[in-house]
Amino acid sequence: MATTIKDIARKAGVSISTVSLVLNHKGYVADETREKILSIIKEMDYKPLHSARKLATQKTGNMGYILWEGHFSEVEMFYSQVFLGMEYAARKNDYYILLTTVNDHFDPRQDLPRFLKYNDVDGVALAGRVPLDLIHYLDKHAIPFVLVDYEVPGKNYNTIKIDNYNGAFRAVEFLIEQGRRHISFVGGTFIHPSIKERYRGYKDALEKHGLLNNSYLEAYSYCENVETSRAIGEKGIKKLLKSRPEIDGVFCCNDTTALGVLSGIQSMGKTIPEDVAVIGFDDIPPAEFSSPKLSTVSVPKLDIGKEAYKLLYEQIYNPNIMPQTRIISVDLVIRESSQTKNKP
Amino acid sequence: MATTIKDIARKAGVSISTVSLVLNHKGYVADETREKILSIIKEMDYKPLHSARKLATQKTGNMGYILWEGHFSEVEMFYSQVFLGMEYAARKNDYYILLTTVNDHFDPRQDLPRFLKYNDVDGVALAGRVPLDLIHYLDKHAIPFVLVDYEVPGKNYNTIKIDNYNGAFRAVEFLIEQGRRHISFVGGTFIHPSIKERYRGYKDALEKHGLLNNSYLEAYSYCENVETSRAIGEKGIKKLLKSRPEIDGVFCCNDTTALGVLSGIQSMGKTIPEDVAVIGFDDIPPAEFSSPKLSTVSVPKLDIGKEAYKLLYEQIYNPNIMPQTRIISVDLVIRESSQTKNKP
DNA sequence: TATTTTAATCGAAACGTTTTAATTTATTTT
DNA sequence: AAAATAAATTAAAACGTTTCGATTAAAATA
Repeated sequence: MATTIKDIARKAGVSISTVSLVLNHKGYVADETREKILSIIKEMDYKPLHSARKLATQKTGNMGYILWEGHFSEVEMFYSQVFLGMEYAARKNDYYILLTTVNDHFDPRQDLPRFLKYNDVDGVALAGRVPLDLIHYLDKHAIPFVLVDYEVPGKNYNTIKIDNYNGAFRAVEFLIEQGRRHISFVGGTFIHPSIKERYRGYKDALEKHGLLNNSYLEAYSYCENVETSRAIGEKGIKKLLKSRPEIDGVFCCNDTTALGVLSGIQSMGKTIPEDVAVIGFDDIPPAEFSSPKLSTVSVPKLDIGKEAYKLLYEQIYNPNIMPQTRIISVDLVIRESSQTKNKP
Repeated sequence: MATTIKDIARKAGVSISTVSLVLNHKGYVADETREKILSIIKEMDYKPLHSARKLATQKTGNMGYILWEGHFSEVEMFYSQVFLGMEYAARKNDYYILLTTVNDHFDPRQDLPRFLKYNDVDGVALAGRVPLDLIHYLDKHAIPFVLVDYEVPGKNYNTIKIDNYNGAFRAVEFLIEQGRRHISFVGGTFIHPSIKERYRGYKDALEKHGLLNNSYLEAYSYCENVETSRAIGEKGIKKLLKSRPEIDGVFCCNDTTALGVLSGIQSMGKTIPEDVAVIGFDDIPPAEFSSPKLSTVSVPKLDIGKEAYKLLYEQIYNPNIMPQTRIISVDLVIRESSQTKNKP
């Protein structure tokens, strides 16, 4: 069969312990023997058998990545990218990321992902909004976990956050700088904290520039209490434009919505960006291919995945460390949908 | 620590061998003892440690799922759904599916997914178009694999195919039955066999109904030699409509393209389906939310994943079985984009 | 009844690592 | 030169299963 650590030891004329030591960069071993062993390993193309290693170390070498079914299979590609980022980062330590989904009706006794049921992961990353019961389960069973782009009010868990507030603030401020004066907000449910934060950034930017009066938000924002989608965006902006034709800028809670907003505006005979400027959030791939190309707040999805991995890894190997929150900063990227209104 | 097989054996007053036998449904064990052991297992919530089991059985309990980076992270959600289907099916046998991507510049010596490098999978599924060198590597190393929605000309590998030809044929025939007479095709690169087959179905349907003359295909099809995208669809149909304003139906190589076609037609001031009927292929989620809602050939993505899993599983446990091809049939689903042209 | 077959159970080896503690060898300190 | 310390190596135990072959008990056959 495949070559084992024994074969290496025999050929190198040492014990398997020594080979193991060089493999794991531990203990003392003479430079000379190390070199010899290393070269034999390469020569025989030896690869430690992971299941044996795992049995001995009592680690699984796996991390879980859980997300809501809808986010994976439906409209969002955001979290797939985050997954990829984790997967890339995990290569360094030979971790595998096991991806699975949970759905809305989650009962820990029944619907627990099997890598949790069978203790096949050392920790898990939770992407986006996931059932609270799942979080509680992990907490209770002391399984290391990190929340990605989500948070639980009043609880202090390990979290990777996007700088939603500043991203939104900056985007809206940009619209104002470009001469827009009637800027509306289109979004979905506020269950997701990210969206709430983006709304707050929107509001504060308006306020800073003295655009916010009593009835402003009521008149200029459209939020429906469902998951975001193109359809919501299209429907929302149409309704807004009908009652407020003076709208000349839209900040959307995310790109998916923004793409719908684009269609909505166009279907009402207005042009983008001349009549209405639009900025989204996330920078998902289709944003580059829309017409006009969508300006947006770009979120570094791969980096998020990478940070999630790193944080989770630290938690696994230092279980007593305090929970941390890391904030990933974002960039405003200007494409076509938000050009200057009035060139000076 | 966690309860082990020893704990179960001790409590049941039997040897660990016996416990193992009932766990694996092997050998003879008296009904009475089986019941007893089973109930103790449940009572103590015993879960066999996978790494130990894997070490003993010399199986990894993992399958790989490899797809081209672009397909995962960019516009396509098709293969994500297939993955989900595999993941669902894998639950039955406690297999884990390890997802990873490869990119265009693939060198087996460098870019081999690490689950292959470290022999951490019992077999792999290849989704869509993947580098030929990868396939050759698997073939050479006798690693069980199945191709999903792809094939290599002249080679007889395990394959899950979509019934592209008949799906396309049926879609186009439907357009004809509805009174359409100038039906064009919009697509991307023919590198992918599926697209080639869909084109063939398109052509044959036209021919069957006597619509195909010498210059037809040239005049009415638009194919660009790049990956399919919305942009291609939009660009393609605009160009076609300019030279052939009589076009009253479009069959698209897939939904992504079709969504672009929808925008393209609308941006030229025509209405769907009154002026032009559109049918796509794949039935990706956004097809349900476009306006008008996209008629399409629905491909059961979860089923594909499930079949891929089953075929791969069979290959792993019967390595000497002949390579098989399984064809997944498709359904024409009529939504709004293809209504009857002339009601009688 | 003695023998063979079948059913039920078990002891022990095997799977390929890591790790602890012991041992040997080399180096430094007194 | 002896004693103490540090460096290098190793034997053996441990990780938790499966499985092979042996053993015993019960049932079927002669």
